[in-house]
Amino acid sequence: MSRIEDVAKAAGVSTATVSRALRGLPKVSEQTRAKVLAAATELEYVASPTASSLASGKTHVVGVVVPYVTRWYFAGLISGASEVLREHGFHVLLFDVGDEGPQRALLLDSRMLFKRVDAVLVLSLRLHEAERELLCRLNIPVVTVGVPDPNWPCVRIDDLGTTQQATEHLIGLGHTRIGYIGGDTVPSMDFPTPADRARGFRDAMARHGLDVEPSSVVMGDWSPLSGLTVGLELLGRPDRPTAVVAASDELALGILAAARQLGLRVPQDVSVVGIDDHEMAELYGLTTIAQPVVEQGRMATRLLLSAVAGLDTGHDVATVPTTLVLRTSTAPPTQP
Amino acid sequence: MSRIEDVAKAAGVSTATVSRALRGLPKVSEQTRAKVLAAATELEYVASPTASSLASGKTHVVGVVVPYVTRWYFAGLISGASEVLREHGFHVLLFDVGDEGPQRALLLDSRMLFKRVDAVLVLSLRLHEAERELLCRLNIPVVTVGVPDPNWPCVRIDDLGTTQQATEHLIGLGHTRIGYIGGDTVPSMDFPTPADRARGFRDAMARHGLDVEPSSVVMGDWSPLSGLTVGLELLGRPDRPTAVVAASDELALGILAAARQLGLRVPQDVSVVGIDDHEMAELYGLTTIAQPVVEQGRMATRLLLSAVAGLDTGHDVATVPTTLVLRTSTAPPTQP
DNA sequence: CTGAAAGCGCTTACAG
DNA sequence: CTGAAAGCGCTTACAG
Repeated sequence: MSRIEDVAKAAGVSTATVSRALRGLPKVSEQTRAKVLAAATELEYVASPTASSLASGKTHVVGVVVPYVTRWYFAGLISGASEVLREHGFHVLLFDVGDEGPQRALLLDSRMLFKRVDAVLVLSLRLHEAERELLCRLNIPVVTVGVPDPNWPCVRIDDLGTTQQATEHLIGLGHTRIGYIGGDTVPSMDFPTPADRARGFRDAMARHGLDVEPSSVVMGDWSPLSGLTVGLELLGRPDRPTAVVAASDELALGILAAARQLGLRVPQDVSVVGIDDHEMAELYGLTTIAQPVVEQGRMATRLLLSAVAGLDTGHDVATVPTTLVLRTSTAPPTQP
Repeated sequence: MSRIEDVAKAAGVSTATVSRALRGLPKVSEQTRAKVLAAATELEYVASPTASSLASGKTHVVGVVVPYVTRWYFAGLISGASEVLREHGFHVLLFDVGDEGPQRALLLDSRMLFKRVDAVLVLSLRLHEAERELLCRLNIPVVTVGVPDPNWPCVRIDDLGTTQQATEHLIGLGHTRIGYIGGDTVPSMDFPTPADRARGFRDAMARHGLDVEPSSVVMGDWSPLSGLTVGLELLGRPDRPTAVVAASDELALGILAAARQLGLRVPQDVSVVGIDDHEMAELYGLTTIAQPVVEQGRMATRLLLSAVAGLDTGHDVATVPTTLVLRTSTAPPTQP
């Protein structure tokens, strides 16, 4: 492949001029620019990204760090981020690091990111303290999604609000015995989403003077199958609740399956409401609190690119709104 | 951050020796290596990836090109590929290019990949002729998944075999009026999966002397929602089939939803079999032909890395086996 | 086993 | 508006 010097010779100018002309920098005469473009096209010249990165210090690559690519939420975030990055001529270096605790320490180490990316997008990942320090010392823009961090801006939804809204929807329909299926078997301080959603449920119940029976709050691991398991447990009891709030649609779909297995009709025998508006929610008529996942990926990326461009983006938390989507899985209780 | 020269000075050796020692190259005395390692650790030295790429011509980055990250199948492939690449010290540059026809031409252009990656993984993407040429001219290893290409090795399943196997399962149960829901509204020669799967169904029917009524073969777009739509159409008729083969589990889940809406019991009134073994298949008791998606991502990546290492991997198509997973969505027809 | 030096292919002040 | 030259930070024959 041809190098910048070949183009310079062909156009009869210096390599500096070729560099300026091809990047659209000002202070190049139209005539010269045309000559250079013609030569570059003729020679099928493409600048070597490694060489220009070394010289300029810019890679035009953004690191995108996720715990899983296979979960609906993360795939949506990646999709939104990738779209905006591509529009702006940036590339995506994907780090699918897993969510394992200590053993991940080595995965996100300095050699992975150092000098390799211009900025980092951290998608709903509970960072270890060492990782947080590392990211700080990289001294490049960082934006997080889902999990606020004092060091950087964050885009997220109001987790507390989602389950509040879901719970109040059920209360508004007349339910009083309401169960909750959460998404974390091992509550941890550094990943607030599960705790926040659980608290949203309890807050709403308390505000309306309703009791929460300890046995009607159960925990899964966010997957549909665990929703089935804990759903069977919760709905299999004689004193089962008349309605259930699930911390995610994937859990809620598991609960719908559990209801079906137990011969319970939805919504006549039990109402179910989820969080997310997953692709499958519409299929199963699941009432849910919709969150704009792809759009959160886009927003975070726009913020990140502003920071790359030198703008001060602060450390604010941007909270995007969620909306109640009414379908057929919720209705007033039949025996009030 | 410190440069190689700082380490060289601190260790009292040349930069060439630092480079060799740190990369574990032979012909460095243990004593020297120890000195260098100590100095590097002390200075927290990390080699600049751009500088070493420019000097060596190797980036240790692999381009992973997909049409979508949000579909189950692609997320699984990415996950498997990413895992193997990380184990071998390679990075993932993700290209989420979309599946739009002509307008994608510009997306996968030479500047995206040229000198940026050591190899490319093409995940179930119908390449345009221009893209194919471009990839060839890059002169780096390429492996495809799902769609065979004469230029490169491919990892895939036997698409024909999946629907054959699914159809023969239904025939074995005694069904004779069997419908088919395919995954492509616009059949195209360059993406053989939809056509192969449809043919597998027809072949199996023909082999057993069974008729395929034209009206019992309908097409969706792979999504669960389109499965619902065409499922309502297919199962809503008085002469509906007693069993349905779906080209994917996502379509099959839509059909299950259609059956439910129509008040049909599964499997008593209609049997349904899918392809994939999607996460949700187990939840809904869907009988299916399982394909190992993550493993296909891993296999293709191992093949790619062999080629990067200089081994001749040929242009073979590796076909990985699929297996029938029996659940509760299929049974003998009630009125034979 | 080790070092001096060229080279990878750009970009960027600096000078004009 | 344009060019000569230094520099980005490594790796790699080559020589010893």
